[in-house]
Amino acid sequence: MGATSPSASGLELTMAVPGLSSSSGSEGFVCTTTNNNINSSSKGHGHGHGNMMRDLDMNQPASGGEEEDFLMGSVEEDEEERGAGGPHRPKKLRLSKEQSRLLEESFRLNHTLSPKQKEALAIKLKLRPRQVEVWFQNRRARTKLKHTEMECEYLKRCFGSLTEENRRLQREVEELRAMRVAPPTVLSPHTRQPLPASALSMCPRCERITAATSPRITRPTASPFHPRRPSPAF
DNA sequence: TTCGTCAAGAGGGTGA
DNA sequence: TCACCCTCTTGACGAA
Repeated sequence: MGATSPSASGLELTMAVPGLSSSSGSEGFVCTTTNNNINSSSKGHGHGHGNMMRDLDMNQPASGGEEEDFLMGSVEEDEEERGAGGPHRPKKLRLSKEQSRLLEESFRLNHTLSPKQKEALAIKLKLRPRQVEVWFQNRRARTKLKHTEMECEYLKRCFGSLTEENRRLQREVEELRAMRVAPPTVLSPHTRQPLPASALSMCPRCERITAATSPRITRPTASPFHPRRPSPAF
């Protein structure tokens, strides 16, 4: 049986993960509703609606085209369904495939509905505006959840690669520290005696330890690693 | 029986 | 204050 509604598999995901824009999660959810006069069917979000849930079998829409029935709800039916057993949830409404398809289509066009759009869609789908509103709310939440999950996966991967790089850099630091503790012995090209550490420097070309030079005082000595080419400046 | 999905309720936040 | 949204939760329902 097709228990999975089309909405479950048709999540529209348009996130650009690598950017990780801070607006993720709420992007696309900008409220564009206008405060037009919306009739009472969508106000209150169920607060104060009392027994708002109805045992409407939307999979078998009203046969006589009596839209008022689902717009206003049928209290009599409500009472019958609920019986005398006190408050309990009525049967769960399952939207028909066609209703889901149309809702998905609307959602693709717009993630939020103006009151007029909501009203029109509700009439078209033979649902109450409140139901359309709830469907869009849940749909936005599902989209955001998927978005967050993808973001989470991306961050996990980032964490993995950063951890790896961190390890590599720490190894490098350790190596450099080891070099600092026991610098290589460099013999003076003149005296053939080991030079003190203070007389050593890093060759900028190959980044190896060489005898330090002081250009102001003495002419740079040739690197033990890179015998200096004759330069016209000297 | 358990688990995932989803419509709907509840409560809080926000902008006009 | 109102209308709307978001988030969390609840409970019905179908599948495994």
